[in-house]
Amino acid sequence: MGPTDASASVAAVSGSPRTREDVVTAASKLFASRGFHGTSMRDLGDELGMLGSSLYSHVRGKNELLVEVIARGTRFFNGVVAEAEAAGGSAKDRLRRLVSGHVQVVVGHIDESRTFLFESRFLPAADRGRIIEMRDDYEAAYRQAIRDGIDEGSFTADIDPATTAIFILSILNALIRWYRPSGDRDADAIGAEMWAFIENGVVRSER
Amino acid sequence: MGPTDASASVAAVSGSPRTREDVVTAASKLFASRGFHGTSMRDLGDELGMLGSSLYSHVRGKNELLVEVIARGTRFFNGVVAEAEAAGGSAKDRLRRLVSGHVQVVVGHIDESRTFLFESRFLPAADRGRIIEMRDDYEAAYRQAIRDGIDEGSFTADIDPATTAIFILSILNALIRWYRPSGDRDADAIGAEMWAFIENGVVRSER
DNA sequence: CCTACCGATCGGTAGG
DNA sequence: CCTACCGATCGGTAGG
Repeated sequence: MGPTDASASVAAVSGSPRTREDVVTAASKLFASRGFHGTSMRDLGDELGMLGSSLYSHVRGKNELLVEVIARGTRFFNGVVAEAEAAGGSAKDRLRRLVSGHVQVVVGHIDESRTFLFESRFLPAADRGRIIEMRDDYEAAYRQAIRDGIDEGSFTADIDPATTAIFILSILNALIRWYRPSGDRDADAIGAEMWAFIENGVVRSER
Repeated sequence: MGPTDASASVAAVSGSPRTREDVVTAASKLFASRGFHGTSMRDLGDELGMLGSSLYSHVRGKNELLVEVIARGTRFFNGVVAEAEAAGGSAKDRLRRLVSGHVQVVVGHIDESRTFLFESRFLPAADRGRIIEMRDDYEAAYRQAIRDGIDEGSFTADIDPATTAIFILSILNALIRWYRPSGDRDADAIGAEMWAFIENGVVRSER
């Protein structure tokens, strides 16, 4: 066992010092795969080629790392809403942009997305409120797009915007469970399949 | 602090001895709310009004409890598939039964459902394969119902059964995230809303 | 980023 | 189901 040990991570054999960013990235990877409570500071140190105790020169504690990883996730998802709203166009276009943007975030930042969705409940009480609020806002963007779509006549009036938003986000959030980078479909293809289902369901009697 | 402490669980003040069943039920509750790695044997003992070490007269270890809780979950979900297939009728009816049955399991057994979906990845390696296989079979029942529905002409031919099965199960599985027993909709109402969305999506141009 | 620790808590056992 | 433990591991700190 030593610096050339084959089981060591790539980071462990590279000589350059780690940054706070590196630590957060490694944390997002381990929190995503083993869970927050299933990851020890020593595990995290191993991943970075250092001791668990050395991490405390980069971060104040384990909880801070969880907050940081999840904050990253929220920034990505908030960015999608901002872009979709800035793009203008019809409510239908906006909803389609929300969907494809969400897929792109998950595909591009799978570890942060997984941690955000699976580990937020372990956030320190002081930070949990902020995250829940953000998630509510995110859902509200979907509700609004659906409401506007009904007003514009492109969506049927006999759906409930709140419930429909939950269903659409259910499909989107589940992507963190089944997405595999080795799969044959890219983000655009996945987004298109989701959109077809969201628009028409399984019956698709006509368009 | 003592046997009349208001913070103690009801179980703690009842004098009758606990059964293995009681232990598994308490485990499903704590695993669901705090996660497997976030629950200690002492936490579990508190919940049942006994010491953590006393649990070992009921179960061999913490892992065994996780296996047991998840096995319960699989029995419930497998039961839905068996009933839907036994009921006969059209593929559309079968799929509708799968959906409403799944909702009923989640609403009726929320802790087992949550543990099954969130904590299965922490199963001992020896049991994980069995559970993954079961989940594949479950998904296969959906795929088959969709395929049959296309053959029977009630579902459009331009959907992919595998992908559509994932989308439908995404909506169903997300229920463990947003369902609250205090909500105003019962299992039937939730199942009906889901079914409407699955059938027609947001456009619902005609029926 | 390491050395050398700390008190607390973990899953679990022996013996009753 | 309790008493009385065990070794291992946890998050974290002081000092360099």
